Order: sequence, then structure tokens, then C-alpha cells
Amino acid sequence: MISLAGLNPEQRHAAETIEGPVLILAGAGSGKTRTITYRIAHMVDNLNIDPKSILGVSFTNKAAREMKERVSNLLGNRKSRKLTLSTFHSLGVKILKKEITKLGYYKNFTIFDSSDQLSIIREALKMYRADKSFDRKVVLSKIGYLKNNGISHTDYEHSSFFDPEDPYDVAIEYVYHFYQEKLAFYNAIDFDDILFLTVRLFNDFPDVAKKYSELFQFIMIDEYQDTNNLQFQLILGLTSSHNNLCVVGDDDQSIYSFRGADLSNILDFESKFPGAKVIKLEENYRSTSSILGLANKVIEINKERRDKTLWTKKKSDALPKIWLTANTDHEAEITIEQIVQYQGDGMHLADIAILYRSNTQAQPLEEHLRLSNVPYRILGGQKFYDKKEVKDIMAYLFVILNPRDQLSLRRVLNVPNRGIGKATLDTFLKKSLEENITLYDAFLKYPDLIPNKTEVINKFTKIITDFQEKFKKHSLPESISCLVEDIKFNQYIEKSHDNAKQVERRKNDINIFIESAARYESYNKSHATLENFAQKLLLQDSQDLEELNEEEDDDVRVNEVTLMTLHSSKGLEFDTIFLIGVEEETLPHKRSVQEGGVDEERRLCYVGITRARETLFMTYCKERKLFGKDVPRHLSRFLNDLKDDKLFTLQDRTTFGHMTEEDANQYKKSFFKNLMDDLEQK
DNA sequence: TCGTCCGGCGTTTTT
DNA sequence: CGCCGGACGA
Repeated sequence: MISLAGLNPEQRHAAETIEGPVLILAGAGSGKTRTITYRIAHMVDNLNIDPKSILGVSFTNKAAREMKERVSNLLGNRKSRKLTLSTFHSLGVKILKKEITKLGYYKNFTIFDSSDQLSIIREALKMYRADKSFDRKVVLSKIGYLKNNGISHTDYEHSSFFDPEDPYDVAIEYVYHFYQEKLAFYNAIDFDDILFLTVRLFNDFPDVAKKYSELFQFIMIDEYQDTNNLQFQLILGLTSSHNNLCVVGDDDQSIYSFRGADLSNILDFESKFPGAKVIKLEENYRSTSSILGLANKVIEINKERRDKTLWTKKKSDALPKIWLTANTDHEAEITIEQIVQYQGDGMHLADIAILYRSNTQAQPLEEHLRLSNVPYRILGGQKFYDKKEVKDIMAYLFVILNPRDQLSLRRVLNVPNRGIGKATLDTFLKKSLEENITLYDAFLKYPDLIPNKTEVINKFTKIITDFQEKFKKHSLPESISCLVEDIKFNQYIEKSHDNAKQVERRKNDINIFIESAARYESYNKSHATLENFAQKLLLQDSQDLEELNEEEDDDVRVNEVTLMTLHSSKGLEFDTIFLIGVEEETLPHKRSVQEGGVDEERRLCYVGITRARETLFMTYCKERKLFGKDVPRHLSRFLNDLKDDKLFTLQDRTTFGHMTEEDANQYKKSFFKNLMDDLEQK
């Protein structure tokens, strides 16, 4: 029996409302995760609901994992194992693995990341012979936008999204077709396709939708404010045979509209799901009253939001501080100075975070942290999987699994250099087009197409076929390290870099990769096939990699300051927050202002403020170096509009050198006091 | 086939 | 100011 006595009345109400559509509006720091983990535990343990029939969906693997862990702490491993707690995308892949042949794909499909996508679009634009240079990224995001609105490449021309007068739209019409045909030919899908195809599957085969909807009788969606149209369609499919949908979210923390998140999903929940119950969690357990007071004022300006006001029992008079600094260097300097002081006071560095709007702002901070010998970590910098050498090895694995995957094939073809360059590739590409076979099949069928290349071609295809066998017989880590050995990858790394340190780091990355395969194998035993491992890699869901990379330990929090963007800070909390660069054109970002997305920037600011438990510093610069030029800056409207409300103290740190205004006054006072004392003595 | 040089561009990014 | 991608030359 799970006791809900530890929940407040609203949380408890949320945990006990099981049937029908429910919207839990969970403000920042209102105990959301606690509430939904108890809700699940209550369903299973107290109401005897079969855990197999419960589906919990979140956005990140990390969130899904955390949920799993916390439910498991309440329910025990045996029951919690039967729950399905996953991300939208891994759920989609799971379904597609079983059903994708219905849509004309092979089962061993590859998932393309954005660099793969961009290279196809580059090819398409070349074919289109665009005299005006179209921006690949714009084209890609438009295609993604179309997919997220359920428009396929064949629908596009006849849809309301297509304007025949707009040259961009006409180009995109061509590129979209080219792109989808290439993907199908490579037996690959992109991230949007994972959801797009799942929705299409549900629409074209209602019995399939019914099957999954009957399997999952109770559905929970976390971070509902970030769902897009496609995810909404998916939810409709999953609930087609029942109405037990519980969504959890906070419209004030919707910060992913640029990825298609549609705020109306949460704003109009009741009209989309009639009879819905709405439960508000408004007690904040995280921040002091002064931090929350500022946060509430900042966000209340937004028009399109659900009415709610967070409150807390944690009273405090310590107002958030805003520092005016001279420039980015000065900003970094006094921020780190303050952190050093805290460090001297015995504060744990893991309780401190520095947040910023964009990654470029991290640079001066990093410099000053290093200068002051303050340990730090940067969240969301270069991803492990994005490192070139790791991607290379992964590409080998993808080709071994799916030789139709031409992008991976082309990636590894001449890595390490084996004399298969552009000319050779083009000849084989031409042949494969003529015969309408895959590039790989062209290698197999016509190895002597170019007489003096026969040997290298045969050598290459032999590696692939050999390892297709090898992976069946031997363990994952064994096979991968054998592959690395066979292709002489380490020599290749040595040859491509003259910096000895870089060589070591890159070799080490490969070792980490192999170790992660070993870990994956030890966790998953007989299920640890190359196919399943590759799928984890494709969904960037290998916790082993992260663990190995960060050496995280649950009990010991590493003594490091955390640096990250506002986006990646959502869901986290720290005793002390430094929110830097709170300036016009930085937060709100210039481009968002131009495109009318100021509301979302305001939410971003709100997210940043509400990360802080005890202490909040915000900084802005008089001048910021942008692209080599010094540009004058002003305090962000989000704070400037509240100047008279006494919600924060503004300190000009440019005039007191390294001292705060208070310190300077103190100094002046004691200076005069000493002077007086001296005079008195005389 | 590979390396170098030059020009353009520069936000956030759960999968 | 610095990075990345395309062009062009050795």
C-alpha cells in the first residue's frame, strides 16, 4: 500500500484522479515529478492496475530514466519493470520496428541525424540548380515544420502551406520529394519521420492504433506544453479506444516553439478533451518568496497564459541582485569572483549554476573559471556522439546493419583513406543509378568497374560482410574493438592529427565507446544485439556513455559549478543562480524580437529565475563584444519594466571596480571613521 | 586525392 | 572575431 499522506491536497487530488482526461498544471517547483510518480505507484499498488497497461511519455531519455528510477523506489523493481516509461521517439521506434513494413520500409531502417539530413538537402538543392542560394537550414526546418503539421511530400503541393508564387516554396516542393525518395531508397527515416510515420500508421491502419490503445489503458504525458501537432495526433491515436489521458505541464515554461511546440495544446486542453478535469499545483517548494515574487511579476505580463500564481512558505527579504557590468569580460570576472568568495565560505560548487541565453556566452566565463582554478562543467556542449571519430565508428555499425544506408556508407568508404575518392565514388554512383541498385550492391556486383580499384573495393565490402557475421557470433565490445583494429583506425587518428594530446583524446573516445558497448551488453545480456545497441545510439539514449563520460555518482555530487543555456536548465534547480546577459537583444534575443517571439523569451527568463532556491544574481553589460565589435547594451525589458517595484536591487558594478556598492559604502564609512579617530587622538 | 585559402555568417535545439 | 564550407590549386 502506497500512502499519499506526504502530498499536499492538490497533489493528492492529482494522484487520485485516474479516469478520463486530466490536466495537471504544475508550476515551477511545485513537486510535479513527485506527484506523477506517486500517481503511478498509487494506480499500481492501491488500485491494482496492471503496470503493463500504463504508458508514461516524456521528452528526454533523462526524464524517462529519472521517472523509472523514482517509481521503482516506490514500487520495487518487479512491478515497475512492467511499466512503459519512454520518450515519444523511442515509443515511435518501438512501434515502427514492429510495423514499418506496412509502410513499405525494411525493418532494419536507419535514423538520420541533422547532419545527414543537411547533406541530402545540399544534394537536392544542387540538383534543383538553384541560382539563388537557398539556405539549407531554412529548407530543412520548413520540411520539419511540414511534417510536424502532418503534410507529406505528396500533400504539400495541394496544401495551404504551399504558395506557388513563392520561389522558396517551389524549391522546397522539389527538395521535399527528392529528400523523401532518397530516405526511402537508403531505408532511412529522420527524427520527425519517427512520429510522422507512426501517426500515418495509426491513420492508415486503425486496427494498429486500436491495438496499442487497448494495450495502454492509462496514458500520462509529461512536459505537455512542449508537445507539437504530431505528438498530439499520436496521443489521439493512443487514446482512440479510451479516454484515460493525464497530461502534466506548465504553459509558462513552454520554450520550444521553434521545434514546433504548440502552446494551444495545453491552453485549449478542455475543448480538445471535453470533460477534462484541471488540477493546479501552485505551491512552490523551491524558491524563496523574493525570488518567486520577481518570477511572478515577470511572467504575468504575458497574455496567452493560464491564470495561476505560485506561492511559497519560504519567506525571505534577500532581494535578487542585478549587476551592471562594463563588458562581457568584466561580467565574467565579477561573477567568478563572487563564486570564489562563496567557495571560500565553504559553499558546495554543485549548488551553483550559471545560466545564459546562448552557448557563445559561456566562453569568457570558462576563461575566468580556469584562471581562478574553479572546477566547472558545461552541460550540452559538444555531444559525445557528435565527435567525428565516434560518428565514424558508429557509421560502420550502421552500414553493417543496413548497407542501403548510403550516407553512412559514403562516410566510412574512405575512412581511413583507402584510395576510394570522389572519382571512384561517382563512377559507382552512376552505375547504381543506371541499374537502380544501391551503391553497396554496385560494389558487390561490379567490383572491377574500375580495374585498378578492384582490390580496394573488394577489401572494403569484405570488411562489411565479415563483420555482419562477426557481430552474430561474438560479443558487441569484442566485435567493435576488432573492427577498430581491422580498419587500423588508431593509425588513422595518429595520421590525421599532429597534436599528441588530441590523438590521445580521440583514441580515448573510441575506448569509451567500446566500454559503453560492454556496459550495454552487461545490462542487457542476450538482448544486446548490434541492432538494439545501434537503436540506442541513434536515439542518443545510451546512458552508459554519459555515465562513463561524467563518472557520475548518485551519492557524491561532484564539486563543480554548472554552466548551461536557459533551455537546458528547465527542470533543474540550484541554491544559487547567476543569470548572465539579461540584456535587450540577448534576452529577449534579437531574432526573437524580430520574429515576434518575445513571449517565449519572457518564459525563458522566467524559467531561469525559477531555477534558484535561495540566491539569484542577474547581470547585464554596458557593452558587449559581438562579432568583433563593441555594441552598447541595455537592461532587458523583462526587468527594466519592473524597476520601480522593489523586486530586486540594481548595482552599478562598473564604478566601484571590484567592490559592490555596499562594500564601497562600507569602505568609505570606515575610511572616514578612521580619519575621525585619528583626529580625535590628536 | 588532399590540403589550403578565402568569404560569409553568427540563437535556443529534449530526439 | 572565429568557424565552417566551398572553391581551387599542388
